[in-house]
Amino acid sequence: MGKEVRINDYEVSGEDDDGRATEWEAGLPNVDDLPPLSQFLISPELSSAFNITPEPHRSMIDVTRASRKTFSALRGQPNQHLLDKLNDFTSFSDDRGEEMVVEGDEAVDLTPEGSDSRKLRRVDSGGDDGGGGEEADSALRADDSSESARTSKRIRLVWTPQLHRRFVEVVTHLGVKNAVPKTIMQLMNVEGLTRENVASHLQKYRLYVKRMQGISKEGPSPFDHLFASTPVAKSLHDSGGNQNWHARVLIQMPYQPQMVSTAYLPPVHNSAGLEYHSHPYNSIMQPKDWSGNSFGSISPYQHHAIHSVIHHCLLLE
DNA sequence: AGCCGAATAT
DNA sequence: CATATTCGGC
Repeated sequence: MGKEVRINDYEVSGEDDDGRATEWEAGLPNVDDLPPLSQFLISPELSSAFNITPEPHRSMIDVTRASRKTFSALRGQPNQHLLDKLNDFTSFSDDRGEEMVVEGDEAVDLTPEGSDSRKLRRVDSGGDDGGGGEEADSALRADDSSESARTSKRIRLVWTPQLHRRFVEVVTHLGVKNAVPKTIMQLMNVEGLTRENVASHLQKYRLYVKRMQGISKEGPSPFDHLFASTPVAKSLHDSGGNQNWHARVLIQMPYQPQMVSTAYLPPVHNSAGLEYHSHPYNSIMQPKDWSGNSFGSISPYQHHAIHSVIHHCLLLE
């Protein structure tokens, strides 16, 4: 598996993303919420039973070192100014020359794309109000002159947990009767999000809700809580829509599923956390939460390393 | 025409 | 499987 990751096209030069970085930072888990480094994913008994080599012990030093490598790799060409800034934050030892993101047995591929990988972000100039009228950044649009824009199909949208949360918020706010794709799309106010995107997601979401209605009586699946905390169930009956939805959405999930996915990558220059994958099926078999994001099959070490990298990225803003 | 939702396609 | 696209109805 080639694990090269670069985000050159993201331009880690953060000039004009007011609020975007912090918005993302808010979505990041606290370091304390990450599984402890000492924690193993599988018990010693299991690993020996199945001939699985247990992960070597790692320290925070390892994390920092891997993080630094990753970070410089992500940046592509080193920028001395930023590097200094970074070095101010953490004292790194100097060694380089690896392309692996997180060195180790099963490196984490942050860009599932593969060889011709280019993570595409679609940005439309669609009018929006909230958040202070930022114009579409020309650097953001993929190389589409109006010609190829028609030719190339729209890129597959990935419903990140952030996006999904936003979706649920809005749907809940609207109530069942008013929750139609167009309205949802408008209220979500996510740049580049189309009505079709929402319609498709809404269809799946309704199916989920329906399916959940039936099962909720008996033994609660261990995955129930992933939804249970969302206000959905409550608003199913109130047809009028929820007046104090702010108060309601403030009630956060008591349990933050530990997941690591592209969702944790800083959406530099990507206003609302929209992410698109260039090809459809890139999933490794992993446990997933409802919005399809993998979680749980990454080692604590990788968790920490990724977290550290993101933190560094955010620091540069 | 434009939107919605179910069915179907990728 | 997740998301996109199609299609009939309104």
